[in-house]
Amino acid sequence: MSKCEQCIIREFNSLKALTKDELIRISGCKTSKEIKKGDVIFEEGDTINGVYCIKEGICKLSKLSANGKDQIIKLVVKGDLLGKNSIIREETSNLTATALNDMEVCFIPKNEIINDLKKNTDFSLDVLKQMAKDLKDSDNIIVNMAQKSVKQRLADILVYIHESFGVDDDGYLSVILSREDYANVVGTATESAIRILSQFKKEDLISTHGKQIKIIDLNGLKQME
Amino acid sequence: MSKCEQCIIREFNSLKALTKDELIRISGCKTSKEIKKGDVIFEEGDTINGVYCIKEGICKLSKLSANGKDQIIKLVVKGDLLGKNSIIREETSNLTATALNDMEVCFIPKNEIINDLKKNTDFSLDVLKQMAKDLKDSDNIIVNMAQKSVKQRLADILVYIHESFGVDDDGYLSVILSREDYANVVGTATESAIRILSQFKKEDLISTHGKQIKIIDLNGLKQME
DNA sequence: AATAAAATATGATATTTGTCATGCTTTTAT
DNA sequence: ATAAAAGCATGACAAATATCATATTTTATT
Repeated sequence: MSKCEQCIIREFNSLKALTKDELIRISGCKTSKEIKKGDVIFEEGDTINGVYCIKEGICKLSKLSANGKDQIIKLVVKGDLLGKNSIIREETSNLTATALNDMEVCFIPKNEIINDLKKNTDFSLDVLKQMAKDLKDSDNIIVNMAQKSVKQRLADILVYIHESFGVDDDGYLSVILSREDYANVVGTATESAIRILSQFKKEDLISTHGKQIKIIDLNGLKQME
Repeated sequence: MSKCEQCIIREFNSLKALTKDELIRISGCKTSKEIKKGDVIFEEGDTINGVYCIKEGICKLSKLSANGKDQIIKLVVKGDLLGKNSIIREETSNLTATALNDMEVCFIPKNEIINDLKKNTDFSLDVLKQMAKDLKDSDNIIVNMAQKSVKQRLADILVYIHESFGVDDDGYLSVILSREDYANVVGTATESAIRILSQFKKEDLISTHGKQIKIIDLNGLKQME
């Protein structure tokens, strides 16, 4: 099993603030897991007993709304520490995490994290900073949900995925979402998402091949009104 | 000037985790401020040099959107520590804070807070917990913005204000927002907010007297569809 | 390879929400 | 006290989005 103190992933998250000794201790009690595309990592209401350090793959965080739709709140990627909010709140998870492709994660027991938060101020300050950043991101999402049209929000998420996760060898977005997922990110009906993607295709902003989407006119999408 | 170590407000926020000595130190460098209704405490883009501990009054946190509307993200009340996110992020504020009624606040310089975050783990853990809770709240707001109708969101905010801030002697909501503010909370056009409030009035869910709103049928508002 | 199931696509229509116009009421300033 | 400004209210209409129906394509299963 790989060792935390040698793992490069930690540079992407708050674990980088831990000392070598602390990392060795965590290395000793962590467990590696492989998660298959489509698998649910944890569900709304689950008690989470640790955090998942994501080494590879992407998952969605979603929440069931009163009308039965599964709103996607966030895409979580390599380097993120999944589940830390529930751990810190000492409550069950308010979100469901589902793998969007095959993932490789390390599970670190809750007590280890809490222990380090109490003992290592560099670590807790870094977590604090990360959460403050997440809150700012949430503010922006709220404003966009409230003020932008579905078309703009859909253009936004395409640009976001393009810029954050890149494209494969053929130029297609490397994160593949179903049309329903796109609808659940922007908060609209699946048919509306499909319709608008078709429109984008007609306007030569994107091209598609099955579920795969290629962005043709990035600036056009950015300037969507 | 009042002393932090004797101030009861700190029980409402993370400052309760500070030691007596730390509170005395903060007491020595804080400044009390009176803020008039309508005054802007800080604006989007401002550098904030400390946090505001709110002793009395309510303010709104808003963010200007691309279409020129001022989306209200949150109402901030007695006990809240305003500005801590910007301080922690070490960036300028992403939000504008505007007093909704006359306020009394204590301004605590940034360095004092940062110092305590580094030295006192009880304090930093409590701040962490508060921010994790804020993030959960944001998740809920995002889901509601995405999935609920304007009518439902407007009913929600009325219920929220009723339950969080209570009513005056005549039964009117003690927080008074303009119709435009209501529109900017739920993310709709001012006319739409006015129209829906009129409709609520016709359906005997609320009654109004100028800007004042009285909730008549709380359950009716809660069950809005 | 054939079939069933799921996902995508699109039309028709209903509902929700936004925009513009206009009048009324309350508040503010002189 | 009065004029001006701001805020509230409502109608008419336009635009955006949801819903329901149905066809087609893609993916999964046997």
